[in-house]
This record gives sequence, structure tokens and C-alpha cells, in this order.
Amino acid sequence: MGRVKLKIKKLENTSGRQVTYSKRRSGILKKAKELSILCDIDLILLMFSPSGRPTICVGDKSPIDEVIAKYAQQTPQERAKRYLSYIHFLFTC
Amino acid sequence: MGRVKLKIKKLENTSGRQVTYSKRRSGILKKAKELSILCDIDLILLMFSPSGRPTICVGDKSPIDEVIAKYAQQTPQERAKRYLSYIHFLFTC
DNA sequence: AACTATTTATAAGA
DNA sequence: TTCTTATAAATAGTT
Repeated sequence: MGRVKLKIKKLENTSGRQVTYSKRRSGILKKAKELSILCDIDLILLMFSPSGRPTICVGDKSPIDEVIAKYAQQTPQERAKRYLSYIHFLFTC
Repeated sequence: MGRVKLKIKKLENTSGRQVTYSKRRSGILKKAKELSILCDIDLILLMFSPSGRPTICVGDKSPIDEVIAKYAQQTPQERAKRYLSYIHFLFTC
């Protein structure tokens, strides 16, 4: 949308990236909220601004830990590997 | 968008929810991918269909465990940290 | 921060 | 259900 069709590649201008991030962040947050309400679904959206500021959006249906647990239940493979990564994470953060 | 303006509330018709989820899922996935490329940012989007099927989208910039670790580092609140350690544990492959 | 010309997403319909 | 299309919504460049 907009005056011209935008090529989807990294915007090279730093302030342009910030402006575009700001505009599109609002848009995608609105879409995420609408989707979770309309379809009554669980959803998590995490993003970082170009300067590194985080935004997290979680649907109203379930708290984040339940959503993650549900995802984990459906992907049981690689548990041992994940556990080792977790231990590594605890010791390196 | 569409023939009429849609009220943002739970769609009561089950098949209508599925149809809307299917259409809007494509839209938000496209938006997420575009945002991560244009602005060169980290992003994670996790959502479940009305029937419980998960979709996860991770930006190209960094692997999911690094994105989560970055978020955890930037949010000193213990609650967030616990959640995100948990997310990291569950997601890391 | 607003505006607006355009592009894009999508609700209904075919 | 897959495709179409009228319309709403998002947004790129501008002021």
C-alpha cells in the first residue's frame, strides 16, 4: 500500500527503517489482535525495533506459558537437545 | 477489508472462523516476513488455528533462541525472565 | 504527526 | 472449495 509499490528488501536509510518499522508495527499488532479475537485463537508476536526495543503481543485466549506449553506438547521431538540448550542458556545468560 | 466492514468479535460460525483464519493467517505471515526484511529486525510469530494446528514464523535475521535470549536479557522483571527462559527451553532445537 | 494517492488485504459472492 | 471482485484497510511518499 502506498504511493508506490515497495520492493521487499532491507531499507538502507536508517531513519527510513525506523519510520517504516513504526508504521508497520502498528499494522501488524492490529492484525494479530484482530486475528486472535475473530478466530478465538492463541497467538504470540515478538518483534524488535531496528534499535533493539522489544514489543510482545499475546492473544487474550490463554496466557503465554500455556500457549508455549501447547506448542511444546505438539512438538515432542528433540527434547533432550532442548534440555541441553536450556542448561547452556542458564549458564551463559 | 472486504465487501463490508467486519466487527471485531469472535466469529460464531465454526467454518467461518476456519475460513477467516486461513485468509488472515496468510496475510499476517506475509506482513511479518516483510517487516523483518524491510527493517532488518528479529521477529517471532506463533499462532494456532481454531482447530489447534500451530504455525510459527521466525525472521531471517537471527535464530529463535538468540531472539528469545535477547528479549530475556532486556527485560529484568523476574516474571518475564522466567517465562522467557521457559520459552527458550521449549523452542530451542 | 497528518495527509492522501495507491497498493494491498479480504468479506462476500460466484 | 478455489477464484473473483467490490470494498475496506494499510501504508509510501508527502506536507
